[in-house]
Amino acid sequence: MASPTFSPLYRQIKDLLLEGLRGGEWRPGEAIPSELELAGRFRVSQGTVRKAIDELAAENLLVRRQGKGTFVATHGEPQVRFRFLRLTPDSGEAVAAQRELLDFRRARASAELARLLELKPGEQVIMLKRRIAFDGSPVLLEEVWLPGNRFKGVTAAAVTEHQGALYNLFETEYGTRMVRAEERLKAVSADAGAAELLGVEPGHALLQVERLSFTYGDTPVEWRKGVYNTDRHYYRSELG
Amino acid sequence: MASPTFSPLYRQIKDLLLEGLRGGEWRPGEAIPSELELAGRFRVSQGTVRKAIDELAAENLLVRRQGKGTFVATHGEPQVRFRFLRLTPDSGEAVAAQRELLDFRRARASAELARLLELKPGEQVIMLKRRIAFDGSPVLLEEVWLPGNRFKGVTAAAVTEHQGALYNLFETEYGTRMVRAEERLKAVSADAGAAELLGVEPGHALLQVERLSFTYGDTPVEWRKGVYNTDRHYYRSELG
DNA sequence: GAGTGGTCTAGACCACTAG
DNA sequence: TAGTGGTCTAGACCACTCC
Repeated sequence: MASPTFSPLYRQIKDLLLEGLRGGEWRPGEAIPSELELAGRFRVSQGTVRKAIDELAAENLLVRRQGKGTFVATHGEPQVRFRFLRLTPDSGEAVAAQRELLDFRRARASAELARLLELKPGEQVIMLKRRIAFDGSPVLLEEVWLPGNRFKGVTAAAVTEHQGALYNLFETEYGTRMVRAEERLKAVSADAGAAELLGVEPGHALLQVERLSFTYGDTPVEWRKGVYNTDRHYYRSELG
Repeated sequence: MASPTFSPLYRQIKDLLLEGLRGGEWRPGEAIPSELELAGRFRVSQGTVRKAIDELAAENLLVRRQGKGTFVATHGEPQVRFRFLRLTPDSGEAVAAQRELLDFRRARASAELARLLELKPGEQVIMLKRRIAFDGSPVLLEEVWLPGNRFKGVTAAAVTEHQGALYNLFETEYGTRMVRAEERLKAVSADAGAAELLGVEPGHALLQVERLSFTYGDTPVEWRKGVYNTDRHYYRSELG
């Protein structure tokens, strides 16, 4: 006997909503239809729709606002921004970041990158390199790799105009919202190039961060690799 | 007008359940009463109890098992163990850890530690220092600080017998379950002592991890500070 | 078969937002 | 006042575990 793989109704509704999100039927920031309307459309009770939306809200894909509606989550809201930027100053308030674009180019995906982004080796990718400073002192150096196909028209100028708020740019211009990411951290020694750009001695201990980001449906759409100077900042991690 | 601070019924039920957990009415691993029984006891519908339990399950305080009951979460289950141990080998399977107790003593809390653990300065604390190896090579060095009051009878022998599985020891012997923790990461250079104990050169880049752990009701009950050798391992972080 | 958690419904009412 | 999400109930039935 094949396993029946029982799937409750609310999960099928959830999948339908996910399809709409993935297909761009409702874009980041927009409201989805009301619970009652969805219930009518899918021929189920409001409670069933609620449970589907509950899960999507728990996964930070939707945001409920009582009295107003349910909205597609966005990287514009401040609470969301800090879920992805884990670097915090040792003391004092968070300061605005100064982002500096050091390089921008198109290239072909290496075997390794193709594997990570689920592309064919040799497919076009976009690479950008940047330096981020807080309060005038450089703290972060990173390379960002994107599938060229999904982000066709990206230019250095567009990135600069958006002041480097990449996730915001991606969702406003491409409807691609980064939903979750996995990071791998190591402690490394600064090489000559990084030391120069971060203003530290070669050999200085730096926090190396590799990040793979996913959009709806666990599709990988961004790879980052960077180093952080943690002399005056620390990386926050919550274990729950 | 003072704000009415409306609190829904299910949240009050949740608080009652939390009290039971905190007070030790049901210990880690035990089953709590069935939903119908709780509904009867609290004079609410089953649905309201369900919603309270839903939230506690989402916070990993309770575990539901269909057909069997709802149980107080424990650090014994393998899935839970990896929520707190974020170090993963670069390649290959996770290997069992060899834990070596290097020091164990009682001391008085410094002002800084007292602040972190919400104690009075000078109150008794327990400090233990240990080294952890994977596959024979030392990888992790850490100090653990505990409030002496809550963990009165802890001895070096007890820790050794438990093979250093501290969170397991705490909950089986003291009914104290670590529910969540906050970590702060930095990259640092190995000093002479750490280098010696980890078998690396002085100045080698190490990942420094400070951890504050909490039990029910966000009560801090453990402070850790350690360094990891990340030459063959990385620290996993999930951004959601 | 009895007991547990899991799903689904229908309906009533509350809290919040906006015009 | 109308429309939205949020709470609560009562009851039916399903899926799973254990005896």
